[in-house]
Amino acid sequence: MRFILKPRFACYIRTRIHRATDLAKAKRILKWQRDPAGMRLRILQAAKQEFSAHGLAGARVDRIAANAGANKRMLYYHVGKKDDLYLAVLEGAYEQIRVEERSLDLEHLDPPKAIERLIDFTWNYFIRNPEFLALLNTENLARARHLKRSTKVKSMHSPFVEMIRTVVRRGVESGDFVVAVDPVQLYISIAALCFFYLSNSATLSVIFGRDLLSKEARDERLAHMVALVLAALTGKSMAAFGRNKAPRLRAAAAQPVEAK
Amino acid sequence: MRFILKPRFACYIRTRIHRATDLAKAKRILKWQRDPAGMRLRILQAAKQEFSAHGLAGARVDRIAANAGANKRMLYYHVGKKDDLYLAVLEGAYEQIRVEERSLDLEHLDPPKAIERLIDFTWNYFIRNPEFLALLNTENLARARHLKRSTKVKSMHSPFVEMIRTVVRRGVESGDFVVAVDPVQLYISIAALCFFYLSNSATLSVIFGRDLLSKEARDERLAHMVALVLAALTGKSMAAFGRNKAPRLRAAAAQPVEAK
DNA sequence: CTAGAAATTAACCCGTTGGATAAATACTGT
DNA sequence: ACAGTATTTATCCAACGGGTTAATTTCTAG
Repeated sequence: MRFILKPRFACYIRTRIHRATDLAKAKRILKWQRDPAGMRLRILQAAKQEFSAHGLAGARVDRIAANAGANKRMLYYHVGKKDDLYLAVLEGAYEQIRVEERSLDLEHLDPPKAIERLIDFTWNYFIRNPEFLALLNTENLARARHLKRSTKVKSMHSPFVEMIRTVVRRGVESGDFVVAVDPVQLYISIAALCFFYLSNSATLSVIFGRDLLSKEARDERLAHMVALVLAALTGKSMAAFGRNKAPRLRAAAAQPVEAK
Repeated sequence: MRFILKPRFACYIRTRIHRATDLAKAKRILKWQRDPAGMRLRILQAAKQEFSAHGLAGARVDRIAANAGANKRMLYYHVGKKDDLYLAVLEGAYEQIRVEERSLDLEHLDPPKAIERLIDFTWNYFIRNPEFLALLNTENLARARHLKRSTKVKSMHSPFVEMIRTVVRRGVESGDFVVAVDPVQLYISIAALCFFYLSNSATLSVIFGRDLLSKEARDERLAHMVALVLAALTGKSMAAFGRNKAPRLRAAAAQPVEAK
């Protein structure tokens, strides 16, 4: 007997009968192990990829199965129909970001530093999790039809609004901030500045004729966002928060050479 | 002879033969008018609706035909296959916004007023054209695959970057603005603040448990955005640009009653 | 050891959907 | 009038894709 590992998933073991006498029947006997938990995980991972890459309607159940190294039937067995699968992925995505959000403590940073930290986290979380952005866009295209049915997500409140509220209060008290801005608006604004740039980087890159995801472009963007928000909150000049002058490549960028 | 108007489109006229002798053959003779230009328009309009409502993969060619009051064959005759139709819609959408953008002259407004005007335009354009937001999201989900092939869109530069550049320069010279911010970054930031809020209003409304598209919510948002950007540019306090304190409903909003 | 439950594979079903073909009808210039 | 072309209608179809049914294999409790 010889054991051959299936290329992608070590849990599947093919057993080949050596010198089989009855080729027609026992030409190749496949064996497999049970691993419901692992299977479910791989299915959800593959589904996340698929849905974020193609949207809900564009996603293909067969592709999810294939990428999960599973039989299509497994999706229905472990999770449910396509819509259920999608919702499970969405809920998982929200759960994940909520967990990471909670790990961020802004309480004992001085207010401007706390806001900077918040922007930095949001920015990098989005960069590290592009699927999250895609999923949100897909869900909004569906007018949050699925999210509305999810009591699970509705109960997972972001801790950021309250964090921001206390940070802003402290900032105003300490004199660092000049205005008691609405925490919900600020939260949305910070998310907006990060989200839009990354989520729309593909079309924006075409329009501007340059790569918005290069290291320099990303660094420049982060600096701009931090300066914008902190300047508004503190009443200081944007220039006070790092380099923010128009860099050298601006003039060229406005007239991309290739166009027409 | 009797003329009966087809319910949806007046250009189609049904002619019924009165007292027809041969019922089998001439039971109902349909007549129609030619209107290639109008037909093309209706097709593109219907396609815009369909693609923005369902995305590229979710869009149904048959539905587009039906909503255009056309035979499915007409889509292929006048525009092309599904992908061509989609690209035509996308190009049309960009063309439309570019036209309106050009009609906005910021040249002879004083700089802060010009920026406010810019934000106001962007905000209201997005509100008036939700399909545009949806189309952009769809195209970004496809990583701008179609846009890249469109020389047409690439050649349609937004006049806003240059407008902002001159406005910022004037603002710095006049002393209204305290920083020579990069016009591309500012353009993206303004778009971001407006776009994200509206594009993601469905999921955000669920998360926050209230309607972000109500008149009050929209007004509040616009005021916040203007204050944020102008405060950063002018170095004045956000409070100087209209009411921006946390309104009365904030506390309730953080704890939506229905959750759980 | 063994029976029954849990997990997985294999094969099939059938409505949908993008796209194509062919025929019919309206318009235009001469 | 009429011929030829532009526009529109009416059918058809093959591939796809979500979902299901049934059989097969592994695991576990007793």
